[in-house]
Amino acid sequence: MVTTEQAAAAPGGDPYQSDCATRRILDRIGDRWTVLVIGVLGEGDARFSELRRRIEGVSQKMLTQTLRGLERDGLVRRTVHPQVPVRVDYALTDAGTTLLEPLRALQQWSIAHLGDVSASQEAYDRSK
Amino acid sequence: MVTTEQAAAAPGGDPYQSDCATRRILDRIGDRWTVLVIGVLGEGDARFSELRRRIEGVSQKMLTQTLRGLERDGLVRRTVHPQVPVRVDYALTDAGTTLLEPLRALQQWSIAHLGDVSASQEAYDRSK
DNA sequence: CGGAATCCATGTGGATACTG
DNA sequence: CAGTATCCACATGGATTCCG
Repeated sequence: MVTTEQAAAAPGGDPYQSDCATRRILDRIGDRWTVLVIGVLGEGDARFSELRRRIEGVSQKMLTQTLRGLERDGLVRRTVHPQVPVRVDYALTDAGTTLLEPLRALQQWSIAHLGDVSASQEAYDRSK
Repeated sequence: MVTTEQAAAAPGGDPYQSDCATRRILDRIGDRWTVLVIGVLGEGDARFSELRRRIEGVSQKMLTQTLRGLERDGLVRRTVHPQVPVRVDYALTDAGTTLLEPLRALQQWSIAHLGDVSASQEAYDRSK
């Protein structure tokens, strides 16, 4: 396995080397929740509990973990309002916002092709 | 702005319900290898061993599993040439090809923002 | 060559309980 | 409200072996 240090050769070049840009980002957004969180925040800032309510099935632990990751990546900004009880707002940063577009493209593809994919799956399974 | 409105049951509509289109596709392409396989095949048909060589780090098991999934989804076509030894070619279907574009958009984003993301990560970790 | 099958280590993530 | 901290079940995926 290659260390994170020496991405020297091809900064974003060959997408098939284990430490390429694509792979690193994929590892970040490829999980179950990240894309969904970004999607919700793309509609506007939201509090922790709002996110949890809107993203069906996410556990508190995973939501926290996902948000921390996004914050670390500089894609989401976390703002604590020192009230009682505490209020925390999450918002996309500029960088996070730029991710919205390619993500929406993927979403559009999903909606457009889900039918075909499902049909293909059924056909495949029947032929087995 | 945040909608408190409860979105009506929309099959591909609300991306945050557990069985929406986005989520289903994400479950498919969200894994470690699917996107990379599609990427390679986007450059042209390839044999099993070619794919394995070009995608650094993929195991035989995972490559097979990934290809089976893509075939089942109708995104990849598998062609067996009855020679000795056997020769198997993989190619993107039309549907698979249409996925290439949104995927490339994501890849472009990755390349463009990896630097920022890495910097943000380091800053975040230092501040901890 | 292109797999299938098995075994097993590890990571992911859910449930639960507790806290500031 | 917005977390943190554990414990643990299960899925992911690597290594290995065998086969047409």
